Amino acid sequence: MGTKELILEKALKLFSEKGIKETTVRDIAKAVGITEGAIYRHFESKDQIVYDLFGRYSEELYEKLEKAMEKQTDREAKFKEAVKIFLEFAFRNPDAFRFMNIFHYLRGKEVRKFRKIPFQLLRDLILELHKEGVLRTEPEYALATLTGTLERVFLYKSMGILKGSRKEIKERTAELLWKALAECGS
Amino acid sequence: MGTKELILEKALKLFSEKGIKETTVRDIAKAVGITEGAIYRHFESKDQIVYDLFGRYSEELYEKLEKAMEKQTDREAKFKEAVKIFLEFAFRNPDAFRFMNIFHYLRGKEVRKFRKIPFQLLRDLILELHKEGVLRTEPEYALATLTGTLERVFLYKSMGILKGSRKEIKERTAELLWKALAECGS
Amino acid sequence: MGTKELILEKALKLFSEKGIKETTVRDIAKAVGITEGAIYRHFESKDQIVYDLFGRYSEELYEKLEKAMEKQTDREAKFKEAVKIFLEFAFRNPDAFRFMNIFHYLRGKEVRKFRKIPFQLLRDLILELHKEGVLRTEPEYALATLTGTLERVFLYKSMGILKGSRKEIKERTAELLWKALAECGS
Amino acid sequence: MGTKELILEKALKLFSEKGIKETTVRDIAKAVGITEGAIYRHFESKDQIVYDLFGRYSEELYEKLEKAMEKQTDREAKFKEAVKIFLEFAFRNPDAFRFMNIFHYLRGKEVRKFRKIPFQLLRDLILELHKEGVLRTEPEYALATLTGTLERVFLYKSMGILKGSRKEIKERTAELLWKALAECGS
DNA sequence: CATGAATGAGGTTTCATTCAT
DNA sequence: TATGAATGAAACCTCATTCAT
Repeated sequence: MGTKELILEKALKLFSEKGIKETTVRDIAKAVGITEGAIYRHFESKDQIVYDLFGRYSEELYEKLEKAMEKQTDREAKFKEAVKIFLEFAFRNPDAFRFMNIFHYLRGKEVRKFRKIPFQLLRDLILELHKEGVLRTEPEYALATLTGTLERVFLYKSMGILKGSRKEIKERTAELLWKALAECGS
Repeated sequence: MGTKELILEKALKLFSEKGIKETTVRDIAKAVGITEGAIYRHFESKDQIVYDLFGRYSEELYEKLEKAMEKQTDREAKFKEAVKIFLEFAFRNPDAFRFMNIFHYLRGKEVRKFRKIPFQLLRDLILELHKEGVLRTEPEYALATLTGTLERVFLYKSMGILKGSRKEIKERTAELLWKALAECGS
Repeated sequence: MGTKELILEKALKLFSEKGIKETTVRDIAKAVGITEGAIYRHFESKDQIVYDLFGRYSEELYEKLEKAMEKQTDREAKFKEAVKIFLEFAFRNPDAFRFMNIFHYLRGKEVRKFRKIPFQLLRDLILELHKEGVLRTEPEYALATLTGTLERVFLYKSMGILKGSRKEIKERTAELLWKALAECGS
Repeated sequence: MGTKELILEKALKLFSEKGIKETTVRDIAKAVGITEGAIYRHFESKDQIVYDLFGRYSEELYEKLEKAMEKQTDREAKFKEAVKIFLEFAFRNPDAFRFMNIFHYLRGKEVRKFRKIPFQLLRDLILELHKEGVLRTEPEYALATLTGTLERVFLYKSMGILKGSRKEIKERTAELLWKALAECGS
């Protein structure tokens, strides 16, 4: 792996563990095994690393969700597939997922600078399902339940509160959310 | 209001807007209208302000939840009351609620130092309802949906995504979660 | 005891234990049982406390030495009496003695502002004895041995290295120094 | 000379002239010709500079004394050599010697953290000579006279009170102390 | 006389960034 | 590309002193 990739990888891990401001350029350099100055051969600034990471993983999740949803024609399958893809990404890239949440939390306003925000896709999905009458819960509430539950499922899994294989968790969560929002909606 | 209370108030606002590390003691002092040194007559350190705030609001929400739940004997009423009290607190103290989330996110390990963590009460409630057979969804998933939805409902309300009066939102959320977790559980 | 005296007493203790710069006005106020501001009712500044203390104890020792030496006509008795008075003062006022040494060490140049420096008397004594042929050691060396030994005897006594009653120590030290400098001098 | 050595050298000078607390990191940086921040690339903290200096010079004097004393078999020569080595060190490293005294005075409790304290060697020497009957003065008093005189001889020399070449002073002091403690002891 | 909040200067330390090598 | 010393701004904190009460 190139040094640049290594920097991104180590920075991501540190950002997700300690926070962005709490991670110094020196921390990153030490984790990579180079010195501080060398970081600046690859990135203009610390913030550039942050932006690169956020943009890269946002886009990756966005495209995975987009691709997966395109394949499905059935509404239920589409919804459940979105949930699974989302959790699959979080389980596979826990540091990235945590980092993205931190970025959203503390620097939410800067999110606008990016295109391909996964949240947009989930919102569109919910709106679409609602328009088609499949999802009778108001879309704003549905969105809150969907995104909130997804984030917490990831969190509780990484904290060891939620047991079970990834597959089981993904399927159970998809099932639960579908029931809650579509079948049970009022 | 005393200077100490003013410091806590302004610090809370800044922490919730910019993050903890991102807020300097000077920022707080300026917001209060005093100099940095004066802060230290009231608090030993910046961290002490953070701890005071987290402890204070954790406890407040904890006790409100506890008191409200004690009053209810009916399972459904108890659950819904918990949801409403929780959201009521978040709506009334948006800075505190945001701040508590930030603290949990970035300094989760330090949460152990505190007693009276609202999360504990919600977990106990879920476990109790589950034991009594009211809540057929597995408790870990139910907890994820409950806490995740609550946080997002607050977030979307403060972002303007969720419209409606506080009362409407609280009741709708309570209804929705009860349906999702109790009536609809599988 | 008046507040002013109490301030001097507590300040002396703290200065001798921790050093002058290392002792804060707040430390002193706390030890006295008043607040910082009150100190300034009695002293213009922290430095004024330092000066008062140095002046006061310098003068006290100076006058004790002077008075005692005036009484003696015999050379040997005069020398030994000086040693004993000196040690007696140090044993009775260990904080003052330590403080004076610290002041000499770190702010030696300011000593010139004071009259009645005990060191002057010891030097005069040595010079006088030397002029009279009693003390054949060169006066500069004799002075070094005299003052150095006195300081160390005090130090080792307060550290518990030197055992024995004050009386024994005073007499033994006087004897030893007289032998070393007068009888044994070369 | 490397920056690290330069920092140690300038810090030593300032510490010995003004005291440790009285010397700021900025003072040191200015003396070296760099900025404050640069100090911290070489030392973790100001205190680390203090410890490095004390450890370094303690050890140096310790080892010089040890080596010199090992060579001598004759009791008198051994004692006198110790005196001379000690003064030689003080004359050659006046800043270090003053600094070590200040450290002992104000932070004596921290001395325990160091091994190879020259004082230990002098104490052992005195005890040994006493056990062998060469030194009839009680060892505690002998130690007081020895260490006190050495310190004062250095002090008076640097103040210009004691005239003469280093060699003369060293020999005279060794002679004087030997007479006082060994030949003259009672 | 005393309080204690506040000031303001200055202390130690941190850190993103630059730059000569 | 990389090093690592250095900068400079700014962070947190301390403390002698002042002042309204």
